[in-house]
Parts: sequence; C-alpha cells; structure tokens
Amino acid sequence: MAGTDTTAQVGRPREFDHEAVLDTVVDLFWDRGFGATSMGDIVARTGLSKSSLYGAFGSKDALFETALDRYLADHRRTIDEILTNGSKGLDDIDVFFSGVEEQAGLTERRGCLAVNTATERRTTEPALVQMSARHRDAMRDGFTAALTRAVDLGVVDADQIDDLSNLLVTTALGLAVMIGGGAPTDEVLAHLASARASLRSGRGSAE
Amino acid sequence: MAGTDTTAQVGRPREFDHEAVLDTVVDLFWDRGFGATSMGDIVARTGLSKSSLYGAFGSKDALFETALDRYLADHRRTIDEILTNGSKGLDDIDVFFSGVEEQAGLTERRGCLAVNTATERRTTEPALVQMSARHRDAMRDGFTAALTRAVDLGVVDADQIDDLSNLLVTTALGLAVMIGGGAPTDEVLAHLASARASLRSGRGSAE
DNA sequence: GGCTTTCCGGACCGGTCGGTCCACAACGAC
DNA sequence: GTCGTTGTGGACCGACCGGTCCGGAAAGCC
Repeated sequence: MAGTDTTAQVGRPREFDHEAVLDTVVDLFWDRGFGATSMGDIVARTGLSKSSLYGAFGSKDALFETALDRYLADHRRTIDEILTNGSKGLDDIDVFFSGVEEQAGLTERRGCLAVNTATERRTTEPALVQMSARHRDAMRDGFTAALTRAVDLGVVDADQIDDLSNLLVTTALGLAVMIGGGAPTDEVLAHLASARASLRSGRGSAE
Repeated sequence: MAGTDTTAQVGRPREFDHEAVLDTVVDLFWDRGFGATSMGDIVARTGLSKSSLYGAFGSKDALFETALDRYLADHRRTIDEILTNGSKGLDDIDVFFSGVEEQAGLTERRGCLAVNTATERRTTEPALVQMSARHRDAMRDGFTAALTRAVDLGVVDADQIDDLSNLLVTTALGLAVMIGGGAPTDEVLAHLASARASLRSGRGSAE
C-alpha cells in the first residue's frame, strides 16, 4: 500500500537483521523439528527478546511458516539454477542430487526441513500441505525441464519424461526422509548411486 | 527369567487388553504424530487411567517405542507374506505397492507411522533411528527376494537386483512421505504409476 | 529541547504437559 | 474369612509452554 520499501522510518529503528534472524530460525527448526523447538530456544539462539520476536512475526506458527517459506524459496532458487536453467540434461540432474550427497555426508544429517516437518504438522497446519505440494511441483517442473534437454541430446525418450520426472521427485523425497531420519551416510550414498544408475540404464538410445 | 508366560498371576488381574490398547495407541500416534499426542489424549481414547498406562508402559517415550515396535512388526509380517514368500516376481512387488495405493485412497491419509515420526524424533530418540534402519533392511531384503524370483522368470537381469532393491526402498519412503504429508490422492497415484512403469521398462528381456 | 513513534528486555500469565502418589478395589493363596 | 499383591482412578505436582504487557530506551521530526 504505502511505500514498498521506504517504510516511513519513524520511531526507534529495529536493532536486528530480519533476514539473519530468519536464517537462524530455519536452522533451529531444521535441527529439532517444530514441536521440539520452543520459543525459549529461539530467544536463546537469536539473542532477541520475546516481544521483538512476537512483534516481528506474530506467533510461533506464523514464524515457522515464514521460516519455511524462506527455506523453500532458497531451495527453489537452486532448482531453477541447476535444473530449469541448466544446459546438460541428465548431468544437471546429477548436479542437483550432489546436493543430497553433500547432506548425506555431514555429521549432522538433517535432510530437508519441508520433508521433516510436513508429516509432523500435517494435521494442524493446512498451509503447510499447500506449500509442500507447490514445492513438489517446482521440483517436478525442474526435472521435466532437464529431461527435455536430455531428449534433445538423444539420451532419453520423449514419452518417458513424465514418468521419470515423477520418479525423480519420489526419489528425492525418499532420500530426504532417509537422511532426515538419521540413516548412515553410506546407506544413503548407496541408494543415491542406485537411483543414478537406473536413471541412466534402460533408455532407448545407447549411453 | 521366571516363567515366560505363566506370569505367576498373583494380585488383582489387569482389566484391559494390552494388545488392544497398544493398537489404539498406534492409531493415535499415527494420526497426530508424537508431539501432538498428549498422554491426556491417550487416556481419553483408551479409557484407561494414567496410572494404568504408566504402570504398564513406563513413560510416553517407552509407550511410543512399544507402539512403534508393534506397528513395525505388523508391517514386517506383510513384507514377509508378500515379498519374501511370494511366488510371482515383479507382480509381488505390485501387490506390495497396492498397499500404498490403498493408503493413498483413504480420506484420512496417514502414510507410514515410522516415516512420519522418524524425522520428528530423530534427535531425541536414537533407538528410533535403529528401528527405522532395521525396517529399511527388511524392506530391501523383501524386494531382493522378489527380484531374485523375477530373475528366475527372466524378467530382470541379475546384476540389477541390488540397484532396483535400493530404488524400490527409496520409492516406498518417498511415496510414504507424500501420503503422510497430505498430498492429493491422484498425485500419489500418478507417482506410484510412474514407479511401476519404470520398474517394468528398460529391462534386458522382452516384457 | 520536547514530542511521537517504535522497539526492546523481562516480568508475568493461564494452561497444559509428562509424571507421581495414594487410597481403595479386586483378585489368588491359604 | 484374612492376608499379600497388584491394578485402578483421580487428585495432585513442578516445569515449561506459547503468549501478553508494560516501563523504559532510542530514534525522527519540529
């Protein structure tokens, strides 16, 4: 309505960086989940006071939703960079999954914030269901784009695009839940390797 | 130590059915997750008093672990029946996934209790990580058994067994998290169909 | 300088949480 | 019957939860 980013600026200015705090909050929820993270934890980690937190974000639910939104936007940016705007077809998909590989290798394996919390809060927060659905769509679109390039390169049959896109989405979710559930690194890597192998195998054209 | 199932039977006998209560508890945790299910909820639904509950199961954590154990044992029985002791190769895998199909069609889609809670309680309950891992192993073994029969039938190449088993585990987890996260029925079914299609396609021998 | 507006720290709130305790009820053994 | 043992209901507990509120601090505007 009124100025989009002039923000009138009257009264005492905010002392904290809105985005940085949100990053910290994402981190916290990502580590422990929604239920196991208390507002007290958030106060402690961000260094802010409750009133600042509630003044800026409204409620724990709203804060979580804002944080998740930020997380998903980041993730979607990655999808666009690698899958949508890539140039190498199947190799782009490999690059995308190397992000998963990285997650699997960390000592603190957290998986995906959206996956971890989607099941936990499904019943209480219908907005989350929508956000997850939109995110799956984004992933699927990304895979479809990369596979379309692969078709142009003659590595994939055109009529397999839809099935493969779906399968890749399912695979990404499966790997995420494995990592988020604490599966050992080599088990995750083995599953990832199998997924990559079966993506390359059984195509119409030669390798 | 002393009698394994004679149980001495002295004092007032327990008035409730241990297994039936556990089933109810599984149901409750499955519906709402661990954090969102309070002991009060459990008292209300089972009709038992807190003291009976705590007397029989110890704590909320222990109760959950017992319930999950029961859930997983049930699931493992299904795996054994269909996958390990089946006779039809790939068709057995189809039958197994028709259980997923059923879950997807229910109005109240809950997915898999283990998947839903694995991410939620990973940090607080290391036993859960072990249970999930063992369950993934059981699934993988089941798929491997079914695929081995498929090799005998000439429908699958022997050197693909491991990769396909891994991929099927990942797929099952991915579908479970989709359902548990509230994805619409047709989206789940589409992903399931794609998984089935790619299992059948690109094999060495003709269909 | 005053004045207004906003932000901040921390005390505070009612409610709910997981868990305990105890008086009493219901059985087997004798 | 009495006794020993165990199960049961419900009152109760301290801790912690998400959330509110208020007095003071820090800025822009005049």
